[in-house]
Amino acid sequence: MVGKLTAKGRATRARIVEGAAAVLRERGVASATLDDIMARTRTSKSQLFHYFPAGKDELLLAVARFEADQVIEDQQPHLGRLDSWEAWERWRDVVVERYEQQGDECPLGSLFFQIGRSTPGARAIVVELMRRWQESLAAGIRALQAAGRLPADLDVDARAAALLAAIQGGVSILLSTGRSAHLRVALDQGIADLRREGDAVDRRGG
Amino acid sequence: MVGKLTAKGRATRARIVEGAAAVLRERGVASATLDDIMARTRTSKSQLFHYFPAGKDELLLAVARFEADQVIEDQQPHLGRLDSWEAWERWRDVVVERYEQQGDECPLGSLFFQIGRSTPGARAIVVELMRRWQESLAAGIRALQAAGRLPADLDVDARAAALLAAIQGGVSILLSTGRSAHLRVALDQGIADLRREGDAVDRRGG
DNA sequence: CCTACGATGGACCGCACAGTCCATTCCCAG
DNA sequence: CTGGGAATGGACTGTGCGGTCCATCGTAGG
Repeated sequence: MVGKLTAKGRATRARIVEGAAAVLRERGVASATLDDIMARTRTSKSQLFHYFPAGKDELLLAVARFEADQVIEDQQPHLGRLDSWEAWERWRDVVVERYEQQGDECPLGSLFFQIGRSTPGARAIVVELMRRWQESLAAGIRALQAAGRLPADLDVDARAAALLAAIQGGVSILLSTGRSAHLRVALDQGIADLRREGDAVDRRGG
Repeated sequence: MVGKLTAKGRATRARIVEGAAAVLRERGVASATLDDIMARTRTSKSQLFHYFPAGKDELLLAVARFEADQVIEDQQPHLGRLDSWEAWERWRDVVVERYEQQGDECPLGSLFFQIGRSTPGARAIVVELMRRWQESLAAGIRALQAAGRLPADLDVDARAAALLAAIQGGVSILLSTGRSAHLRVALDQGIADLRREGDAVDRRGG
């Protein structure tokens, strides 16, 4: 479809995706129209269909990819460097702050519900996001193991999975109720559990 | 609006809500139309607007209420009687099974995104559901305290909140990926944490 | 057995919005 | 500088679908 894109074309395409993402956040996926996106991005119908020949769904998919990347990016550099308890705490703060600021908007969730399980690409994006996210958490736990702050026989994947679930649940409740208390509690408790394992190491190791 | 409903009328209204719920689950909220609901429930346009004068939004709201009640109901009688570790385990199994069976459908989540934050009633339904859910968990924890299986100084609300977040996160990931592993891990770990607190009591209490 | 009102049927309307088409302009390669 | 494809503008179309309206039927209550 888009094999030939000049520099200008690439810029326009990017402008459309980013503008569409903004519109979807503001208006909500359900009520955002192509006209809204055109107005926001100063483009015409033909441009939209030029860069996304398959129409709205293809555009939404591109926005979903954009938002998924954003999720990971917004947690950097902390998420990629969880090699001390201080780093974990900083990361926690970033996550809480990011989602408190985002408030009750969930662009990715909305997009997922809109595009639906029908499209194969949609699920792949979320699955990949979850995989990357959990893998980063697992890497952080392993880093602590390597530093001797956590026991070597810890079930890393289970811990990472539970942490990811804690975050998702907290965010989910934040979206529903507007209160971030659950996100904080869930994250705090998850990290506290980890530290407790570390304390065991400290006691054993002297 | 609906002050006067004969027995027949009430039956029809209920049939519409239940049928609409089924259609929304199958087709997805985004692509389900009033015509679909009419076909499924063997009703006419005028009936839909007779029982839901404000139109589709009002109907969706009614379905949301229905689904929210369903969520709690599906966990009974276990959720209302979490007074032993065995009861907690049984409840866990019911939750996992229920959501595994539901698969990647999330009627309530979809409805929430569709109706949106604009409507005040929508959020209230979810907030109330979360409140009831967490309160039941808290009651279960208090029952264990009363039975001497958990320490009296446990932060009941924080535990209940974290458990609720664990469930929500697990379900959320199940919806996204189709895998229930996170839900299982999160629930198991949450309950295991609780039991660990109980073990402390046992050691102290003899 | 009426009669008033609720329950039902279904034709009809209007519009919002995705998607099409062609004309025009821009810009790089040769 | 020139030809051609990419980029853009914008009018136009088709229709799906929510919502309105009125006519008819069923029935509970007197």
